[in-house]
Amino acid sequence: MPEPLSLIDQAERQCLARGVRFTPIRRRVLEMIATSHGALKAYDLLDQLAKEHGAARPPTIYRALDFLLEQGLVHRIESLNAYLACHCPEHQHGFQLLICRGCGRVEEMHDDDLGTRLVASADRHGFSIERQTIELEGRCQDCTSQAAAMAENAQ
Amino acid sequence: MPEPLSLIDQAERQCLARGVRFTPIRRRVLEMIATSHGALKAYDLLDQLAKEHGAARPPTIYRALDFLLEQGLVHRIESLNAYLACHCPEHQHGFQLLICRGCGRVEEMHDDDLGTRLVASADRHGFSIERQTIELEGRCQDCTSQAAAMAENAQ
DNA sequence: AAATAATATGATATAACATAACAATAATGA
DNA sequence: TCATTATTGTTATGTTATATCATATTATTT
Ligand SMILES: [Zn+2]
Ligand SMILES: [Zn+2]
Ligand SMILES: [Zn+2]
Ligand SMILES: [Zn+2]
Repeated sequence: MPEPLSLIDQAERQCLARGVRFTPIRRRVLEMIATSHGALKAYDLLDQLAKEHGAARPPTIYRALDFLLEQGLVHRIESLNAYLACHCPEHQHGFQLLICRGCGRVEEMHDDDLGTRLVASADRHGFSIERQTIELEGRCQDCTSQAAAMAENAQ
Repeated sequence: MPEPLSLIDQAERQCLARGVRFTPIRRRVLEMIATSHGALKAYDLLDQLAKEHGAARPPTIYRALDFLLEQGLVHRIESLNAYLACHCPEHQHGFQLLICRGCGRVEEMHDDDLGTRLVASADRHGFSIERQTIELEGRCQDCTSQAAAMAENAQ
């Protein structure tokens, strides 16, 4: 799976272009989030990082996360207090997160039409929207079919 | 403003109908959330409650909140770790929250079409959605016009 | 009514998540 | 080089939420 590597390279290029510093700690934290299959929590990241870097403390992780969030390289999942690498940070985007209850997988969805509608709908209520948090919890295809198979066997 | 009172009466009737107990603590916590203008945090509720009820501790509040959330009488705002009274708990609903950065006001919106579209969109990604968290942060009408007036005066 | 079971609350402790504040170090620019 | 800025180290603390077991209240059964 070459994707995590290219994601880091992309992040590096992006930071260079913006004149911000992609330091070893920031790089390493992004790598950890990117190579994990689901979302990661701050203190899990801390535990991992501390193994390689004894000086790591909560501020170490939260500063790295703040940086990565600001640069759009990582998204925060509010309903899980967890963090997910963005796989298309190069364009600004509104996004929706699909969270599986079964396996913990989190997928990033981009339905721009949806975002537009939300903004329009809020506008009718007098609100001008600057940030959207959209998190949809349910079951992914695998977990849905697995549940169906279990039900069948139980008969 | 007679609304908070009727909201409590409505909650009482609903609990009676469902055979669940609307105890004094639960009632009081709902009252506090309902009469507050914006959203309230758990530990603010705790401070308030402790003034009238010395035995109140974190579990006291979190148990009451869990109950009220289960009954749909209160909504949790994930992006603020705060709680908001529902003004139409009688019908099951998906909802969207509009959060003002200026004044902290939170409004509940019900765009059912939006909810339907979200579900359809997620379905195309193989996800079946059971819960939606939609929180839109921006500025309410008052705060937007206030900001505009300030800018005008600054010239 | 008394016994039993189910719910709810009290009480203590601790887990999980996040930031404040200041010192030390490293990178950058004049 | 020297000053400036950005980053990291370090300690402490603030904030949000849950686990656990004891006690009390309410509902149900006998
Ligand atoms: Zn993204
Ligand atoms: Zn799944
Ligand atoms: Zn509601
Ligand atoms: Zn406002």
